[in-house]
Amino acid sequence: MGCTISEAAKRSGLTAYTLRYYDKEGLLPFVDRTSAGNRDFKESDFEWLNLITCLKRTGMPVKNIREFINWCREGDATLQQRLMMFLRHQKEVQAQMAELEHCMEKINYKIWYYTKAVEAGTEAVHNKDTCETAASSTTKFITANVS
Amino acid sequence: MGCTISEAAKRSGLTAYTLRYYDKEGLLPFVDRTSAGNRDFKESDFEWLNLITCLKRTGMPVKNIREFINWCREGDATLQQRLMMFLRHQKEVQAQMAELEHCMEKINYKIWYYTKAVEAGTEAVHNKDTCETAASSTTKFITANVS
DNA sequence: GCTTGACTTAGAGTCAGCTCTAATCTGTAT
DNA sequence: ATACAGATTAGAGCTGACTCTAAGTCAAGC
Repeated sequence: MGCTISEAAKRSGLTAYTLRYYDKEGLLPFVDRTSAGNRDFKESDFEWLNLITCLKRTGMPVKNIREFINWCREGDATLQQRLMMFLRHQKEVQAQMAELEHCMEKINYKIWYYTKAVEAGTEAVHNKDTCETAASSTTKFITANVS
Repeated sequence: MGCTISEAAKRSGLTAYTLRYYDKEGLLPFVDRTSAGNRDFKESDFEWLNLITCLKRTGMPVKNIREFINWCREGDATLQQRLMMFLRHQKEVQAQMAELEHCMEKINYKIWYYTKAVEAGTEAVHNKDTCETAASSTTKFITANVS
């Protein structure tokens, strides 16, 4: 009816090793078994995997995801905890996004900086004086980003 | 003149252990030493640290950062490589940002979902039928995000 | 002169998250 | 019947990035 672990791996983009590891860690308690004892991934399992992958990629550790999965199985008594978990995680992801944007600015500056330097054939093009170091070009870069 | 490793740790937000580790890994070849052999962080070192931290936080592995630092010390012959490195990294960070935004949508949906469920006192508020599972609520969630 | 505190190094330990190995089992094709 | 492909498990191994320990050095204050 469902599919095997290697098919599930292909479809989810994870490896079969990783799926077994997640299962061992208690992240996939909903995955059924065939009479032979093989895992049998059904459609809804991929939706769980989707959510797990989303939480993982935003930096949630396996043990926190397990906690959430367990809450889901405990029913309505844990609704509040689950909501709070997502609110906490939302803040963390917002912070990550702000951090990425901040770093992106520096990267963009560096691209400008090195584009100019490559054009000129020398990093010295960025110096007021004739002889500054790479360190002081970084100074200017950071100063530029502050303003 | 400059400052000690523990002062540098405080100022950079890293630990002294981490600074020594970075140095051992070749990320801080520009940091001077006092006559006693102690590291002596000067102003420009913090700008390097700033850049290293930015690259680290956007997922660049230590060995790639070391490669970049080495290129910087080799002078103008490596300008092209440095530019290409930043262009590659820019793409990676853009992908990360897109990924974060995608995951954020799911998290936002979940917050809506659990807010409603907490209000109602039961997850069943999200079911058309009287008795669906948590898995099928995830189905609806993903479907909602596709549209 | 000696203690104290902060520094140094080499190298061991920790942790998360896989990744792989070895031994075994099972269903299908010849 | 037998081989084979692909599944299973327990548990070992790996990688990256720290994190800590142990043993030793050095400068300043009593």
